[in-house]
Amino acid sequence: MAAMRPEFGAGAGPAGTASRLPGLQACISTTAHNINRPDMRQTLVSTQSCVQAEKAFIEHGHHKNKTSAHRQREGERGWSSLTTPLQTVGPTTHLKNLSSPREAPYSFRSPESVEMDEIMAAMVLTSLSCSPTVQSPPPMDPGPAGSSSSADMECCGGELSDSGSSGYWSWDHGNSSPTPSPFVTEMEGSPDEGLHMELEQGEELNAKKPKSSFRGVYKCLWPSCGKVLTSSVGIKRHIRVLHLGSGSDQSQREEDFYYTKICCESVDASVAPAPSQQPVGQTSAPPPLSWASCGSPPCSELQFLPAHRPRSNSSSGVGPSRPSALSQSAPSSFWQIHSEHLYQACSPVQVLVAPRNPACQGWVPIAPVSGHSNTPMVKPRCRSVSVGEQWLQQNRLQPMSASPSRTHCSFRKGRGEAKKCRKVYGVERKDQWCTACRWKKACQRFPD
DNA sequence: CATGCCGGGCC
DNA sequence: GGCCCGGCATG
Ligand SMILES: [Zn+2]
Repeated sequence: MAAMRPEFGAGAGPAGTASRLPGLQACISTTAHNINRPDMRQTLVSTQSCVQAEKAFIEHGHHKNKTSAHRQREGERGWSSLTTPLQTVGPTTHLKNLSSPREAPYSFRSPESVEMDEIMAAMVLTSLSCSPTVQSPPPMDPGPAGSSSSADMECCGGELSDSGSSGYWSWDHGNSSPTPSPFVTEMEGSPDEGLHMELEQGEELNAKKPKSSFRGVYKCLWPSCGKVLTSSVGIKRHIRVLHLGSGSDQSQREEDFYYTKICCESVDASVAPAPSQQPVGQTSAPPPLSWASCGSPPCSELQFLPAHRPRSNSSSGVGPSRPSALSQSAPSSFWQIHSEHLYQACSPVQVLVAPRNPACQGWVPIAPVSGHSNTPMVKPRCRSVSVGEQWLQQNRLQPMSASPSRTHCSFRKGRGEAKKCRKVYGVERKDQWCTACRWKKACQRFPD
């Protein structure tokens, strides 16, 4: 009889939950009032599941109130839950919603054009980052692709969190939040066209359009630069010139990573006139959510089979992670827009940088750092946040390998080497196993 | 096949 | 929430 230990009793609490929630809601609300049409949901469907997935997260996230634990989990592994909730998307859908009369408040010009613009830009970015081939379908995992969307996140997010840190299978990362933002990409009528246009014309398009009135501003995410410009073209140029340093075509793509579009309700207005560089903090209102599921890769694939375990993605889907991390370091808003493309990284990383970001928990590569996160024992699976930047840099050095190779991220860690209760005590002494083991959950006693 | 554990189901 | 177990991933 070995003595049973109190196994980790101390769990982490639901810590950051509160903060993330608010963010979420804000986000939603924005969207919501912009759009409220149930009918438009199908539009995007074909476009890509990414978006939907995101939305689904959001919506369902805030709709239901599950226990905090649950919620957290969802964030991390959202997909699972996602499955069902997908339908929720309907009403929200929209991002773009084209023109709702309500938007008008600040925009004098037709919001539609403006929005389109943004949307297109987003799409473009997405596609660019998604893969070199852009529209091409997912290079990587075809099959599991379904999960691909989730797969992205999976890299880090999927299981990562469970590291159990806190204690039970219900991880607690206080912050996981689901979903990046709902608005983002999509096109209304013909995605193809939009895409092409953007691709080909690229900034030109944007340039032509009046940038002044749109409700968003572009903020440079470069570490020490917080420049905010009202046009995407401008910001790109800024990035290219000042940060990337002129370069090849490639640099163009990278630019996307370094700037984010901020479109907040309040922000827009104020920003337009005086773009001061805020840390985007406010921006977070809309965005926050996390990585989400949408991987970009799947963009084309779209259907995701949510159903089945995320894990699968991880393992099988290895491929999808694309560039791993994105820069979370960047402000949250960044995510909303770019989530699709870059992020795919999935990173559930929370990062120290942005505590508010619900993104997820971070796993710090090292361990038990715990400082912010509540997780005492985190397994090093992925990297942490700022990696995004690193990644970017690296990436740009390379010829962009196009494909996203996913490099990295961790998939499931296989089985750690640590022996778990089962091995230690044997099936015969099952009663000595930790509760988790008994329940076939992640072992708490020997976390790895 | 053994192990680890996610996702669900039942109470 | 506690408890179990199907089923899958990994080794
Ligand atoms: Zn155990």
